[in-house]
Amino acid sequence: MGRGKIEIKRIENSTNRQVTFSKRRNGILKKAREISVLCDAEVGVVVFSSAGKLYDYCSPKTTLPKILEKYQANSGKILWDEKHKSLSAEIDRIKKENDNMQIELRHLKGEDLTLQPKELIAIEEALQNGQTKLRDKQMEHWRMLRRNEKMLEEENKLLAFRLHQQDVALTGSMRDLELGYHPGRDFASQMPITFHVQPSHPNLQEEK
Amino acid sequence: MGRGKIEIKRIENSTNRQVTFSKRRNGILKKAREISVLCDAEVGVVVFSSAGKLYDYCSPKTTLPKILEKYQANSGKILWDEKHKSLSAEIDRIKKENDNMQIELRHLKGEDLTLQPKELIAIEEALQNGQTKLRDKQMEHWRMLRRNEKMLEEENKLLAFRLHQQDVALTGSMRDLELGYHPGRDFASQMPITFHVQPSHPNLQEEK
DNA sequence: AACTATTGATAAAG
DNA sequence: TCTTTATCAATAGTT
Repeated sequence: MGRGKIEIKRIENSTNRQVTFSKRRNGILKKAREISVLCDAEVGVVVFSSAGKLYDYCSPKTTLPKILEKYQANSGKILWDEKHKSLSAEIDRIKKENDNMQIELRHLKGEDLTLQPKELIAIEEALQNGQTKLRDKQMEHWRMLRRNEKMLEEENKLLAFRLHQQDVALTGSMRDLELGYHPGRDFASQMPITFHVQPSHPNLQEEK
Repeated sequence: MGRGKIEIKRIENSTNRQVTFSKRRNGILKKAREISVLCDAEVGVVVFSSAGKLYDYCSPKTTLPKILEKYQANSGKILWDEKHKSLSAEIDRIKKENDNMQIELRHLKGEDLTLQPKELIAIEEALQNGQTKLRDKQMEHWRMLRRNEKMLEEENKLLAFRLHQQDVALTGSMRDLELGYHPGRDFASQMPITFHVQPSHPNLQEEK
């Protein structure tokens, strides 16, 4: 199909080869488009020129990934070696890590029936250790609570004392008032309690 | 290129469509082969008929996976989205599982500094639980060991006793021999010890 | 499938 | 590269 027949073998003339490539590439992509429309076929074409430039075609209503997935399912060949392998390897690695932790957890929970005496001792130590640390933490909490309790108690005492004082003062005033006795008011003793109380226990911070 | 021009649109007649597919498919694959030879190009073609049958071509000296890898590198498109995604999702899932276990382990080991009192109590219970179960297991082991010990002791006593008996018998025989006294040999008392001892403590099975 | 008239693709030239 | 054009190749419709 041209001014002369040509043998199907590598075109040695570089310019010529490039021209032919360009023409035939267009031809193939057009044919691909046509068959996909005419015959309702899924078509994927990938072409690299000898210079490494990429051209491709994919029939409408699909994508190269889909076509290639179908290709893989159909041919049994595996196309995605590298990425695929590395991901699979990571999955294996994490799963192993997972299993190990699961075993350790079962050990600590005393759920493994296949343990040896030596292992039991090691695990018991780990448990003891954890418990010690936990108790330390609980003790710390407890101490804080006690500290706050004491502070509250003392504040309580102080408040009670002041209340009593005020009560006494008021009663005195009342009596004085009843008896018509007014020796100059003691304002301080009549102030509302709130003004006497200091901002208290700033350390009391119980987490929610 | 045929007895008449045709529109490029889906061929409704099924038989016709199938025939055309067959012809044009051959055409494309031939063109692909030709361009790869003539122009030294890498070509990959994948075609699925509407019936789902697969046809493909790949230029010599390469493979579809290689071409597709090159395609991906060149186009930046990711061809293996689906598989890729599902693998990535699984990795995420397992990693989450992993993290949870790691947290639980840290809790049990008393290494988490951010715990609340209520949580501490729950963990302490879990530890106590594990410890109880461990102790049960250790106790069981210990009992078994004690049992075996006792059996060994008794066996020991028996052996010592028999040895003594034999010793006495032998000494007697010797003296008899020295004194020229031979009242008929007691063969049983001269048998090697092994024949007297029963197959013992079949329950003693210490794991390796 | 095979045939063949016709269109389509393209090699070589401009 | 793009266009032209002579020629060959592909294929639509038919058998």
